Formats: sequence, structure tokens, C-alpha cells
Amino acid sequence: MSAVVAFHKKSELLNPAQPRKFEVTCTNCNLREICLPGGVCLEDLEQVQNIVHSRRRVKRGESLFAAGDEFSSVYAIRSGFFKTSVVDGEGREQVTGFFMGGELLGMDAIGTGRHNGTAVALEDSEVCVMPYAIVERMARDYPQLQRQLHAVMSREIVRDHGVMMLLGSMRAEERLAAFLSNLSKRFVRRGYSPSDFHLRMTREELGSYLGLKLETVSRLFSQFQKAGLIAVEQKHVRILDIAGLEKLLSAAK
Amino acid sequence: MSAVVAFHKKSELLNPAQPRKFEVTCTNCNLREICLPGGVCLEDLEQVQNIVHSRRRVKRGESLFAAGDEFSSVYAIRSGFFKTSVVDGEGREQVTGFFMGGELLGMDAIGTGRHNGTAVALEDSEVCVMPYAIVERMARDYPQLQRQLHAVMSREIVRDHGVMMLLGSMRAEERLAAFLSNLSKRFVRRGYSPSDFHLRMTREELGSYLGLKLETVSRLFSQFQKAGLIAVEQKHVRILDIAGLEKLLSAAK
DNA sequence: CGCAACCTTTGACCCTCGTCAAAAGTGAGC
DNA sequence: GCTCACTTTTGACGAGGGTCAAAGGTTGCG
Repeated sequence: MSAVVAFHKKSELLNPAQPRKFEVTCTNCNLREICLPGGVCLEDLEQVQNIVHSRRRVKRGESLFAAGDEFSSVYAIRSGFFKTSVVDGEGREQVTGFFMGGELLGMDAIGTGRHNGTAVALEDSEVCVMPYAIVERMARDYPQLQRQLHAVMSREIVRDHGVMMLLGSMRAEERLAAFLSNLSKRFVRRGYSPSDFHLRMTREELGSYLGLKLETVSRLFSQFQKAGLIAVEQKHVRILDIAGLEKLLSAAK
Repeated sequence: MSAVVAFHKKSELLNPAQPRKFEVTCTNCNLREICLPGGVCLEDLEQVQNIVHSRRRVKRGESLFAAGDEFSSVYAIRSGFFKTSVVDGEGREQVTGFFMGGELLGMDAIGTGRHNGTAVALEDSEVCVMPYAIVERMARDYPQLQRQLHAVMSREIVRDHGVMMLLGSMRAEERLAAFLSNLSKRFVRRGYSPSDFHLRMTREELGSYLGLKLETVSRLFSQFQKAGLIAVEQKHVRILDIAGLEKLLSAAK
């Protein structure tokens, strides 16, 4: 296909070599290991970190990119929380994922030159803007970066297949249990509590992601609470019995 | 992550420069345009086609790779038809896709060095074996190939998001209509009839993909037939009213 | 050619989750 | 601090699709 054409908004590529006001460095970023530069050795990192052209703040409720937007860059989340979604012909929204620090957004656009979905910040966030033109060039020069880029995309595919399993084969309570367990693991990895966190999404957004209606999600939270698995208060969730939650997953059917 | 380590089965990399018995060339392949080398100019293609180390026949029912297998290569389908699936802890299978000529398999393994899912031939098939180590090197030397590789992975992500929409937001009859419409488009692209084809998968496999039980799929086929949208006879399907099928999609809810 | 394994269809019944509705809780902006 | 819009919870009810069962069809193999 010849659609892989448009690559950079000019605005994001001005003066790529100039010194920047803020210190955008991967070297001293605590997310380095789980982010795109993970696996790049320290000497190379000095150069590789120039893939980060700038940073961009996205306030809660604002979109980082929307479906149909011209592709220019991929984005690494430096702080905050995003949802991604796609919309079909009838205006139905399907939430395709929730993303946090160190995770990459925007790879859906490489194939067509336009974003297929929308990324919206669910809390005030900041991302590292990595113009794809630069990513391409750097990937050529630094094999470890190339491999890491492929790995990140591959893992996104694997993640998507997991969501298909969730949506295609699991019952409602298994879906929510799987979601909570997954979220817990990702929080731990980032140094947060595995059992005590604030959900950034509404019941409706979570329902969309899980293929359920918001009422069902709400009922499941109540049900899990009654069962002593979690304590919910609005968006604040405390996992009381992670083993119990994960047993829900093994208890197929 | 350091998991991206293991790359080639020796067996697949022996004598990469030797002349081969069969003429494995992209230049004269009718799938060139929709395959990985698509977009590579003809001069470069002479070299680039060396990413195809060999071909491999996979008989109906055999697997090309299985979950847990060590990653060595990605595979371009030269002829035939595959299903891919993942299996969860409880042994539940979720079919994640159906693939035909020109499409790439195996990208799920780049991130971890092991295949996350399984690819099974649904008819006697042949694939081009492209050792990832060679793909990496070629991608460095030929930017167009690099871009195409990224594009292919990106499109797989977009496809997956479409499946999430299907599984998360559509009703049973919309899912089947969407599937038939999609299959029709892909057949056309490859020079086959858009309205007359042989389904390679069982009702159960199709049901798994669509998040439905086999009985539901069977009922839907009967229902579509009764409505004059299609004619079904076992695995042979003829689309009688593609517009009617696609209207099912717009008629949300 | 005939058997066995598998696949498909169809019916009857039922359960999970969606729909509709109402009320209470929460939070952002004036 | 008050209002209004949004979010969440909970209940009652119903339907879409799952489950169970049985029969017929198809295919491959000995």
C-alpha cells in the first residue's frame, strides 16, 4: 500500500537540534526500562534520546490525537493515564485500551498515515513526542532501538489478542477480575501499590473496554465487594484478595 | 526488556546464500504488492527478496508455529489459509484471526522471543520463511522495507482494534455480517470472487473468532439465508445481497 | 464400500447480561 | 455555597444468545 506517506507536522519538527528549555532526557527518566529506549545501552542512549523531540502536556479530557488525524509522531507517556478508543460508522465507541507511564501511543497510524483511533487523557498527563521520521532514522542507526520498537509493537499485538480472549471467551465477572489483576500488575511495575488505586475511567468507559454495560460493571463491583474481594468507594479500589480474584479466572465457566 | 533474544532455528538459517532448488523470488510473486516487500522499488527488491530464506509447506491441520515455540522467523503466506489462536490458563481457545495470501504471521513473538499464539493451516498451504535476524538487517539497509514492516504491524494493530469493536459492541448478526463483508473484500483483492467462496473454518472456529457459540453461528447462517442475503451449503457461501449485509451493520442495535 | 469421527442443523429451555427507570451521590463552575 | 450535569447504584424485567439434546450430513480411512 502506498498510504504510508505523511509523517510530520511541521510544528513538531522545528529546530530538532536546538537546546530545549526543559531537560528532556531518557537517561534520567525513571521509566526508561519500560519505555521505548529500554534495552539501549547507556552510550547509545545519549544519542537515542534525541528521538524525543519535545514534550506535550495533555489536560484531563483532552485528546492527544483523534481518529483521522494526520500521523506525525508516536508518544511515550511520561505521566498520567490515557484511554484509546475507536468509533464505528454508527458512532459506537469501543475503548481499546488504558495506558499509563512508559507505554507507547499512536502506533495505529503508521500503516495508513492517519490515526485510526483516539487517545484521550483521563487525568492531566504529559507525553514525550517522538516524530516518526526521527524514530525511523534512529532505528536504522541503533539496532537495539529497532528491536525495541518492534518488540513494543509486537507486545501491543499480544495485548490485543489477550483482549480478544477476554471479550470473546470470558464471562462478565472473569473480565472484570482479569482487568483488575492486570491493572494491579502494571501499577506495581511502576512503583505504585498493587492493591490500592484510583480508577481513572468511568464505569461506562470500563464497560466499553470489557464489552459490558455500565450497570453490569457497577453490579460486579458491588458483587466483588460483597464477596470480600475488593473494597470500592467510587473510583477508589482496594484489592483485598488478589488470589480470590485470580481464582475467578481459573474457575472457567 | 531483555527477552528479545532468541532468533533463529539453525535449520532455517543454513546456507542462506546458496542457490535454492525452487525459485523463491518476490519479484515474480503475484502477491508482491500486498505482502511485506510492497513498496520496495524494483532495484532494491532484487536484494530485499533475500529475506525469504526458504519456503515451507504446511498441510491442512498442521501448525506453522505453536504458542511457546521459540521465535525464529515471520512468515508470509504464499498460498493457503490459516487461523491463529491463543489459549488461556483454562484451555479455552480464542481464535484471533484468519489469514490468507500475502498476509504475515508470527509477529506476536518479536516482543518475547516466543510465540504467544498458534497458527494452524486450514488448507494445504505454503509460506515464505523470513528469519527475523535477516528481516532486521534488511530493514536497516532498505528504509522502504523498514517502513513496510512497521506498516504491516501497525495494520495488524488496527485490525485487532476492529475485532475488539466487533466483540465488544456488536450483536451476533452484525458480527457475522461484518465478517462476511470483510472476507469478501479480502478475496476480491486477491482476484477471487467477492461473492462466492469456500469457508475454510468450522462453525466452531468461526464462532470462537466472533465470540459466539457454534450453534449461534449456524442459526445465523440459516437466518441470513432465509432473509435472502446469502446462500449457504455447508462451507460454500454465496453472497446474494452484499448491500443488505452491510445494511445490517449500519442498523445498529 | 462401509464405518467412525466429526461437523452442522434445529428445537426447547434457561441464564446472563442488557434495558429501562429512579434515586442518590459527586464534582465543576458561577 | 448552590446549581446543574454527570456518574453511580440498585431494582425489575426481558431478550439475546448459551446450553443441552438429538438427528442427519459429510469426510476420511481402513
